[in-house]
Amino acid sequence: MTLADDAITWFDQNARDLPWRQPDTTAWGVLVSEVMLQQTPVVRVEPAWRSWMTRWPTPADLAADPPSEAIRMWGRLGYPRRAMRLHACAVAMVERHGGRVPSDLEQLLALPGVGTYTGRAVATFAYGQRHPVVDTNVRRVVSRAVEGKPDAGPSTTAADLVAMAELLPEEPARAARASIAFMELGALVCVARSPRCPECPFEDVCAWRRNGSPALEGPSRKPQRYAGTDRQVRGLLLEVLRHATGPVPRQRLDLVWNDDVQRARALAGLVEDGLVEPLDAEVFVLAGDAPRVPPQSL
DNA sequence: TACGCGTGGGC
DNA sequence: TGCCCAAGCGT
Repeated sequence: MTLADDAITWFDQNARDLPWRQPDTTAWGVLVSEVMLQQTPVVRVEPAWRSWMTRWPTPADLAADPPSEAIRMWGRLGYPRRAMRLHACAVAMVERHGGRVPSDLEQLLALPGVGTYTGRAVATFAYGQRHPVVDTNVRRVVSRAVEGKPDAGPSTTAADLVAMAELLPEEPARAARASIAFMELGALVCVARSPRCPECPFEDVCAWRRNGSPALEGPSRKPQRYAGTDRQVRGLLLEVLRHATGPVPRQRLDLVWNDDVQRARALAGLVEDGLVEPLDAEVFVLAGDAPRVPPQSL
């Protein structure tokens, strides 16, 4: 039995029943779930995904609405640039692919917001192709079970893709199952802190365990601060704009943060990123929310 | 490669 | 409102 076999057997008995794993889920549904899951936990994604798919069942449905609606529907999932990119992605799919999610990996990777992980995940989970799909969970599982190290590097490398590719079964459908099984194992059992090794199908063969489960030596990664950062200020500004029904005067935005310099920088950043549009120097809206100027009638 | 980018929950 | 972590991406 290979690691992939053991992982699949475990997955068959322990997989969570997530809506985007239902067999009738469209490629668009898979793509939306993958983008929402970028850095956001499953429990928060689940209701958001259901609402999103009900409102926009196809890429063309989303592309027909302004980005502001996507940003609002995104709610508090975090990193709202993802909502912008998902909207831009829908527009690109309408323009380039007839409103369909492409199955070709190169075409997927060319879409806004679709990177190494997401492109491979869609090609694999929506279209059943055989690609290594490597996320933070897979990196940690492979790092421990195969390489005997307590944790993986901070981002996916070409070497990570090769390492995972070597573990995949030949048959594409089974390779896809192996990838989702490794991910689930990393999410539920081989977790970052306090892994549940007694529940792990790799317990007897795990190289990290055989090494005595050594702890990480140096400081793992830089702690990500939030309080007092531009990120926090951007979040506060955007929250006001999300809930606004009309144009928002600068005065109202001034209330969310008292450091003028930082607040101005954060707002400029939101404009720069295309999340916010200035109607003039003193009035702002979410991107795409600018009042439509009716055609001049004579 | 390293950094910036939201938000919330577990401990 | 401390620290760490969560199915990354774009620059």
